Amino acid sequence: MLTDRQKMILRMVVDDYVVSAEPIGSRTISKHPNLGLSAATIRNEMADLEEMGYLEQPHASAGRIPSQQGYRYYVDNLVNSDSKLSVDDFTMIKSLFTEKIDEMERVAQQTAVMLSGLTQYTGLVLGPQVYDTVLKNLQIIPLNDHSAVVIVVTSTGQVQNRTVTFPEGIAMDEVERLVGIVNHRLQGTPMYKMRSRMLEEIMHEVARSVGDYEEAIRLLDQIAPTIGLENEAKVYLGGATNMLLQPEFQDVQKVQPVLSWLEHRDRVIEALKSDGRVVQHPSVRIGIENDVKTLQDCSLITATYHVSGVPVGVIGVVGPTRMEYGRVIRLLHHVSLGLSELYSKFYNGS
Amino acid sequence: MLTDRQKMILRMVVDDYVVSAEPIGSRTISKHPNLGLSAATIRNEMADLEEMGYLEQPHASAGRIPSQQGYRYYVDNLVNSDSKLSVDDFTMIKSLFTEKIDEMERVAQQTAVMLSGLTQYTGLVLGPQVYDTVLKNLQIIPLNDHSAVVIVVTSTGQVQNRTVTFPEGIAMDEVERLVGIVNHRLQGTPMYKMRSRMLEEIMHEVARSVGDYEEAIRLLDQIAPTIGLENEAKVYLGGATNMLLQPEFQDVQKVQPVLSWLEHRDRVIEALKSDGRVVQHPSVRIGIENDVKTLQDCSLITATYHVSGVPVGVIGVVGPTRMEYGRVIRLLHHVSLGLSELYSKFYNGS
DNA sequence: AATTAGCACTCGACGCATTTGAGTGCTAAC
DNA sequence: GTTAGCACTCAAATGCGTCGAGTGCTAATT
Repeated sequence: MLTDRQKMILRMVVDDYVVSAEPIGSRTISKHPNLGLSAATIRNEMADLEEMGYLEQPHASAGRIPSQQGYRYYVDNLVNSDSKLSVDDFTMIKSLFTEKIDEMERVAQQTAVMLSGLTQYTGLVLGPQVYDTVLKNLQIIPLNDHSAVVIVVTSTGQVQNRTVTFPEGIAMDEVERLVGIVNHRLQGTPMYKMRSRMLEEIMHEVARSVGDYEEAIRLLDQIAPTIGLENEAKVYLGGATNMLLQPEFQDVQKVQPVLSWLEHRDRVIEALKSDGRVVQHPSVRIGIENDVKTLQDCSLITATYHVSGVPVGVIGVVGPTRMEYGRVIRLLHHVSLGLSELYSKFYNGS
Repeated sequence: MLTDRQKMILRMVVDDYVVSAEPIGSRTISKHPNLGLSAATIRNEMADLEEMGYLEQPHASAGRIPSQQGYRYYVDNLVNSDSKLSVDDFTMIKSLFTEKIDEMERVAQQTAVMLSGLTQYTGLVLGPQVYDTVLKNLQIIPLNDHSAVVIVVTSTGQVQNRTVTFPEGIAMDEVERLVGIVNHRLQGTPMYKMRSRMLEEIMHEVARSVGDYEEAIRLLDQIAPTIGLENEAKVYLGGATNMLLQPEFQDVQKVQPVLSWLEHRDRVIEALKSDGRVVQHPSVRIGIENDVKTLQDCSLITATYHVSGVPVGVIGVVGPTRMEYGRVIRLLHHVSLGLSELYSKFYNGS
């Protein structure tokens, strides 16, 4: 357990270090106005904090920097996450959400960009991915004799499409009849059940019209991914190159793996998805707390947003472990609320 | 005009420098087997080449590196662009185009990744954007009382969608009737004419059903962008972080602007679109030849691909001016042919 | 006239020693 | 418990000599 004075010193070290990116010496702390202590006293306290693992020294005669454990303590005990946003931050966020954007995809992209702009770190937005969506409409629009576009509309207004080529010897009007059947019988079916429902309910119809089970299955297999749970959430990045502005990433060898990691959307998605496991909200993963080895010098802060109380997506910020935790946490909190509201309004009909 | 010997020396300097990234000395060149000249002779020739502006010296007692003018001469006169691809390159390209990919969007992305993988530079793919597409089908799927999804399918199988909110007091069945009219009267209309055709042919119908011109226009305005030429081409990047592997970009201050430029899709699109102005094919823009100041230490090589002889998109590679021009040009040439074939097959019905 | 050997010269890169100064730990006094 | 004082440490900056790749020029060679 830390004394109040130690907490205060730790907080000061973190706060100072976050802006300066240079080791903090005892003199710097002692000069702080609301702390009437000499450098020597601070030195003693700092030595204790180091012994306990909250601070560390880059080398023997340097100032102290927070250890990852130090950041963790700071985040858990010294950040008051429900304090107010700065006025600038607030108006900035507000302006995004009041601006009328009718393409929902752009909202996500814009949010990522805004997060990066506000923080000078990299902004991430995952989703939205609504799990309990049901089939609203299936369309198959023939393009020519061999191919057609399959379009699936869900109850949430998500549209997915894919171009398929038909098996030989299937007549267009048969396909149309089939689409009619699907729409008739499966409208309202939850998307995650589609595959099996299609198989059991439709299969014999397909077989009858195509006259060949194997061909029917091939056709179904082509349509299925469009329909099925392949509505993998997309991830949107903003300000990936902000990483290059951070002092700790001035070495190309250091940034390269991080930027390269960000380039592979699937890995980013995975990292964001694992947000659910964490208790706090927003969730903060500092350095090695990330499963991803590449991010051991980074922190990833994430928050989920919801539609009607159900989590549908994640927003987040990646930056160096030396991060403005307090501010970023508050930002993510408010942005996630804004996004939740926006999407809820949208999905439930404005 | 350069003598044959000078050409040969220039070629050697470029070829060597491209792989080593270190200034090339006279001794290095004189050691070349099929050139029986002493270092001293080479020195004289190099001094001449420098005087003419094809070579330059980083500092007085260093070897020579090609100037941008040198690269230009190399590209214009010393590259035989129709020589063969290496076997590895060929099989690599082949494998992408034989692999069956039914999502057309993924083809573009995969191509960008492949280009970056083959070259260690950054791969770019723009498009495809087919201008003479005609309307195949318009669908409006209602989601709830106030909003619906507008879906437009073009003859090329491109699908665009957008969520719209309806003006107050418009009945769903009226909308449906309207969609019927659009499909009936405007199917086959070129997309770029849609806006005006809709206005002139449909307007009175809309007005009749909605009973109010102003509301009708608002509705139309919401639908129009989905339908109209807003099918702006998308750009796909691959291997942006490859820039960080290049020796000339080991300095973060140097790469940052370039990567940042790549992050803004609109600027990249613009740069790729201006490909059309250039005569050669593939087009090569070296350093300051780029309109974009940010790219003054980079070269951008682009090639167009076609559907039925009409250019529909651009592929390209960005890297440092020290680039394997010959190989990249050949690669782009072949990849653009492959893409053209693939898309032509697709759009014209396989 | 073209080529080449020879040589003095240039200049960045590298290694090494020196200096500097911010910051520490410890001890003794308050 | 706090603080002043002081010796100590160590990275970073600075200066200096060496090294060597590479040049330009001149004179000899073909």
